[in-house]
Amino acid sequence: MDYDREFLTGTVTVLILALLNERAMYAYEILQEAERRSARAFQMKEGTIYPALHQMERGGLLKAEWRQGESGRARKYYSLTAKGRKKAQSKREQWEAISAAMRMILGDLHG
Amino acid sequence: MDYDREFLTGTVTVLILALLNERAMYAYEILQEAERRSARAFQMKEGTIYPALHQMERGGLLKAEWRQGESGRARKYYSLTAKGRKKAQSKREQWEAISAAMRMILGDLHG
DNA sequence: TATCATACCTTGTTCGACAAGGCAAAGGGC
DNA sequence: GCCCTTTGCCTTGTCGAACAAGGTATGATA
Repeated sequence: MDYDREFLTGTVTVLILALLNERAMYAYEILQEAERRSARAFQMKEGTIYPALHQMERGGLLKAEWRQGESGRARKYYSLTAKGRKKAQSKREQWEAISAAMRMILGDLHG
Repeated sequence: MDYDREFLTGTVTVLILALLNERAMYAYEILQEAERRSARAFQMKEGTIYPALHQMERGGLLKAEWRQGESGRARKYYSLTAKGRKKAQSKREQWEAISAAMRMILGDLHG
């Protein structure tokens, strides 16, 4: 299914926070993990995720760390700060509230 | 709860189409009905809904009709065209797909 | 009579997702 | 060895949706 771009607005930040809340990941990994878990519904673009990560880092939600794996090149791993964990919780609650409100309007006809 | 603006992006069009799919309404009525049904989660602004309605009308999704009620001033009622009904269905499906994908990422921990 | 809610509208700003590029290293095929 | 793809990092500029902040006018209410 192709999605109207407007639907993806707002999901990116929640997605990043939710994934990093589980473990540290690097940008490219986040892209792939989101795509995999959502059964390809989410296909974030690099032009979306890199600026988003930088902005969140500047905002003190994330901290970045370069790690040199045994093989392959160094990767920049992001993890949540304490502030980031709070934000993850808050964003999650917001999403769930919006989602519940939408169901009230749309009716719960299709599950 | 206050919502980050980004979360509301994309919901406006779905909301309007879903409400008008039930019956013809005028703009101000849509604002109030969405607020009422969502338990005040949605509080669309006039600067959001009027341009949205005009654009959807130009796009052939809606048709407008002035109706003079028995009391009070004339109101501009909007209703869906055939094209609008199709769009309503499509947008609804998109929303549900996104919503399902989000649950896959967030985990279904909170229902 | 004054004020509030209703009811229509517009202009300009802000901000997030994206398109379209660029750079460099690692690995596989030939 | 050489090329091409994938990985993995990044930036700049554009587009579009929601909103803030204004405007106008009518009807109801105190």
